[in-house]
Amino acid sequence: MTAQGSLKAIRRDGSTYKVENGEEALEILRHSTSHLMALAVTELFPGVHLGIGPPTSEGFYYDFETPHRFTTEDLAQIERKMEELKKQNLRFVPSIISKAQAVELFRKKSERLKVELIEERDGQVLSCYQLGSLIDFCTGPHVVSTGDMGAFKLLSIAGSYWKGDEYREQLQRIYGTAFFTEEELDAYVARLEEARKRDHRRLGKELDLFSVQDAVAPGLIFWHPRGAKVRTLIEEYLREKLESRGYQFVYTPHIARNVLWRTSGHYEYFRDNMYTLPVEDEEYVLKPMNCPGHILVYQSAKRSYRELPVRIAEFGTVYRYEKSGTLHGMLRVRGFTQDDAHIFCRPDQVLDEVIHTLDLAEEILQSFGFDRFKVTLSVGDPAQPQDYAGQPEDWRRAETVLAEALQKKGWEYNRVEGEAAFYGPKIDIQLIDALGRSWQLSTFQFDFNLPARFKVTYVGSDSKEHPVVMVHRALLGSLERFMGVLIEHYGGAFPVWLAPVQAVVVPVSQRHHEYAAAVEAQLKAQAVRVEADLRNEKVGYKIREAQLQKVPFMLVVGDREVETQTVSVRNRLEGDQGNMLIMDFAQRTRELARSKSIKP
RNA sequence: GCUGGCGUAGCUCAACGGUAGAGCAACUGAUUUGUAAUCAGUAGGUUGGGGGUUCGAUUCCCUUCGCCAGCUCCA
Repeated sequence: MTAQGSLKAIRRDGSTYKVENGEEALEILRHSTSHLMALAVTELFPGVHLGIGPPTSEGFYYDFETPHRFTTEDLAQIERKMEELKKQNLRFVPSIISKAQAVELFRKKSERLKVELIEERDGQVLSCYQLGSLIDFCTGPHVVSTGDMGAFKLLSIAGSYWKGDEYREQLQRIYGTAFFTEEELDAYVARLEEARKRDHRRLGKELDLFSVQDAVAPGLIFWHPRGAKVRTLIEEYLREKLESRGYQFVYTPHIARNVLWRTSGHYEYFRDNMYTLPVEDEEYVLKPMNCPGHILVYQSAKRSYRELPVRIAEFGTVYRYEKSGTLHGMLRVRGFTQDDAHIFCRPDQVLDEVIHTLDLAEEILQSFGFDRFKVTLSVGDPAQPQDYAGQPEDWRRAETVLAEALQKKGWEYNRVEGEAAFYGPKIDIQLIDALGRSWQLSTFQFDFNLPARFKVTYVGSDSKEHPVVMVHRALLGSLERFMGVLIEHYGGAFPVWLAPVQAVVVPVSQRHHEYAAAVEAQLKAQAVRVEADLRNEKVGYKIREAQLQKVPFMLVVGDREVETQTVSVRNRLEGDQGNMLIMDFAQRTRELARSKSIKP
């Protein structure tokens, strides 16, 4: 969403200027609204102390320190107060002050968190903005007057740690959002509502796709028959694609002696996330990753330079302990299946492998209806070389390869320092869904750690052993998370090729049941996923149910259809499509599935 | 894990500390239906678990498990 709009802003030196860039103007508007909220809160709840109150991509928040617990009733009251203050056309009054003055000022006001912030600042010249009775330590810029503000709404209350540090005090955060106009605010609220309706947890229940049995298995997914069907279709598609691209599928055990995980380093660095179990007098580990297993498969024989690259793939189910508060439907779980693969290759093959993988990721994500991506190249922090495994020159070479591959693909990307894994630089692809939200799924990562620890090599043409280059890649990430994203992207209305049920046969009355069953049998024989609805209900009832279940086609059969050996096709989007021969419908459906058409 | 909110029938939700209800779903019967809900009846609950206060607890308190909104974390 690109913001349109402009406003007049006031800098901390008191000069004013016109902000034409919509994004920038919106950010100033929201930042100013957060100050207005802070003013309202301090007036309504004397004794509240201030944390910070920045704008965010969706709105703004302000953190407060107070023994009072904010409630939703308080939000309404604060909102009313904000409206009242806004009407008073209060001006934002900036002032430049010295660090010493600032410390003095906020110490007097007992704003100890502000004092802490100020004392950390390097510069000696700081600034404040005064709005009504509220003086805030702030660089600005702000709108000139509260009268210039737009539409706003307070959204939620949450705890937050001071400076995001879980060992520091916990504050209360109030979230809100602001826009230039009421219409934009309404559209945003409508979008929140749409996202709520598409929530995969809700749709998962309504469409009977999966469940989480909270009482016995928090954070673990039970795939119901329909969800499992979708998953099977995804897996079959991927398997076929990968095998045709030279990947070899394996299965590796879910548990292994902890020595494997000591060798890999996970026991040392990933221990907090691992489940362990005693077996006789030893300890076994439930695998949190597939890499060591794939390395063992690779190392089961001496590998010649001639057979590289070796691409080992697995729909590998891993388990990781995640803190209870982080679990979220299918998107954040404790057990999940990665569409994982490890590529073992020679240094001269890496570039082709990266390009090959990016091509594959692009093709596969597009098949699922995602055509907008953001790409990130994450590299190490050059100031902290000790945090990373491998040699600096390995890192430089790897980055060059990744950047070259991206260039050859013609993709724009963000280079982010310090975001790499400790074991190697990586490319991440975030996809953007139907509601404009981004999800990080595909990843392509160099690994300088495991090959060294396991001494993974190949025999070169010189008949000597050489270290292998290992890359880890996942295209969908995990099937659980991908399924969750897919459900929300389609709002539960899967395209024909993924729909667990592609068509429902709806007989008009009981005397058409026999024909309906015959239609079902014929279509099944043609590989159409079809169910005949033979319940004692009226046509409208069954149509409604099939619509709500988001089945792509409903096939109504009565006297006319029996007579002509046809079905009356109803499309979930466009309604009644008229009659069609059974075989024609089968062929059309198969074609829609084969082409992975997004409609209907 | 932390802060706050929440946990009642398969689902969505009611019930001033005083006999736990409704709609949908399920089941039974009637109806034989032409493109988004046919009618009637029946059954369904240790109110997440455990403990406490009380004559009496879905309601108040403690504890535990889980969920939700965030925070933190997420190779």
